[in-house]
Amino acid sequence: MPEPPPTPNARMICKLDSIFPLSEEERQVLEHLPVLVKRLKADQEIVSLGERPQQCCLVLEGLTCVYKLSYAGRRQIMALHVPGDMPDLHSLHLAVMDISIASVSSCTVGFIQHEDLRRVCERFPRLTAAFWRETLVDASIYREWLLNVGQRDAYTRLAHLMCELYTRLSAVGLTDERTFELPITQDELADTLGISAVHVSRTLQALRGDGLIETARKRVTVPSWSKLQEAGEFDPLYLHLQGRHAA
Amino acid sequence: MPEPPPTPNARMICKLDSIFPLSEEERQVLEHLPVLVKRLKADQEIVSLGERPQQCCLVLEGLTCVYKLSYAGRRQIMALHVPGDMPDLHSLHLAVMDISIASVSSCTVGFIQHEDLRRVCERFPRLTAAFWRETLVDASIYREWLLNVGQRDAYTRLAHLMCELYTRLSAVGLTDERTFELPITQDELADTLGISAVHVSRTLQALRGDGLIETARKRVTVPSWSKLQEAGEFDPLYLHLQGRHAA
DNA sequence: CGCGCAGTTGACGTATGTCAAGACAGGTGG
DNA sequence: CCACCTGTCTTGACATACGTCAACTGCGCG
Repeated sequence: MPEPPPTPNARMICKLDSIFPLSEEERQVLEHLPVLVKRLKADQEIVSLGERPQQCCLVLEGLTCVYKLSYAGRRQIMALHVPGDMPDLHSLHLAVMDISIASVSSCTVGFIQHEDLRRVCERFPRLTAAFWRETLVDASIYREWLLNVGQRDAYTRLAHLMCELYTRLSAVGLTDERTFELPITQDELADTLGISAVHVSRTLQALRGDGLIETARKRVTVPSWSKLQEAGEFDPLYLHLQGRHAA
Repeated sequence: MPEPPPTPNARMICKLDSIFPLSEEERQVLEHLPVLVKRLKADQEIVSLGERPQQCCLVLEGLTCVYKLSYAGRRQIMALHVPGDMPDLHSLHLAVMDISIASVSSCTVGFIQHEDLRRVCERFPRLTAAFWRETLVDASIYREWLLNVGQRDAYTRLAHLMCELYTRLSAVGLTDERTFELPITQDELADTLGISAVHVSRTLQALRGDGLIETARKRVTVPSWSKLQEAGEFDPLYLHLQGRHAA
């Protein structure tokens, strides 16, 4: 649905608006929020555990991840964020970061000051609700990932993740027919799914062998959506892509 | 810190207040929110996947869980809630339930109408922030559980859960020196940790054998907090029990 | 053209799952 | 107060999905 963004904030506004229709005034206010745009290479830290940021991050291009390390040094990626997402919106009300955020691919991100966000939320309570809702959808995704990691085998888990990414990228207009860019390594997929990189490799081969996905240099194509969806036990309900009043 | 609650809402108010100091007026308003109190036996469904509730649930006594089923019928418990928690606060902004909620032990819960909550949030924007914050802490716990289930072995995972429950119960005054009630079966622990019930049994024995916990009829005692904490790689940061301005 | 990272492959190890039988305990009825 | 009964927990034998290690391949980038 959305066009390439003319201003940095457009991505965010478009996403908010799609499920929570904004008034012209609200849209204007958001449009004029000051944003500091930054380009990043792959694997750069954006915010770190323990910090007390004064700003929120907004993904404009590329892929970012939220992660944490166990004491044994194993990394769990607990979220992947696509353009339009705000990976650390929660820092608005949680003083200290309990996670780290990094770029996965090279990407461009924007930073919006907490005080600016707070100001617009005060003036427009509906925007508070819209941002709050965004953090609730994030939480819903964490829940689904817990189900994924806790109860599904590697094959189903990977299929599920592919379905989710396809769906979320689709929602922001970043899929092309039946394919999408997935600028991520198998190592990162492993940390996301809680399995080893070797096993990711084998599992991807299994999915390819079963004709559920095709991969060619960081690009995934889905020959049959319904088959992949079934293999991944994917029900998009938890993404809450319909607004409050939709079926 | 809190005394046994004189009114149903006291638990919630006390919890909100402890990290987000409320004014007398705000406290009064919350105090007078109408609550429908219900007693439940163990294993009763409170809200179900797919529903569109018009109210939020507030745990007053006992333990409740948030869960989801995989297509294979395996259950993942993605959250446990103790008195003072509101397991489905997110339903305020997410129309349809993406999870189910059930009692774990026999317990008593309160129900507060969405419209009542929305009304107080409108009149007292600071309360909006306080409730929003609650949902953000829930999300933070989901993240930690993802790390737990995705990267830690069963032994560490269980120790971690024990640490978390001890800490959270402590925060609402429900621990007694070094012990706490844990009215949960090993089956439910298994579904929480993403391991089998048999393995929970063995892992509990290992923890007991190492002197990290003692168990006697649904009551857990922690002989050495620092040892258990180390075994569970537990850092309470993610629980955000300090307010915005604490160290 | 070659360097280096990402991906692949095979052999082998292990944490955890499954099944099924048995022990225990807490609540209920006589 | 005892006896039973059901749900919970325990135990052992065995199965398996996935991890680890290490060598090899291949592709994209300079």
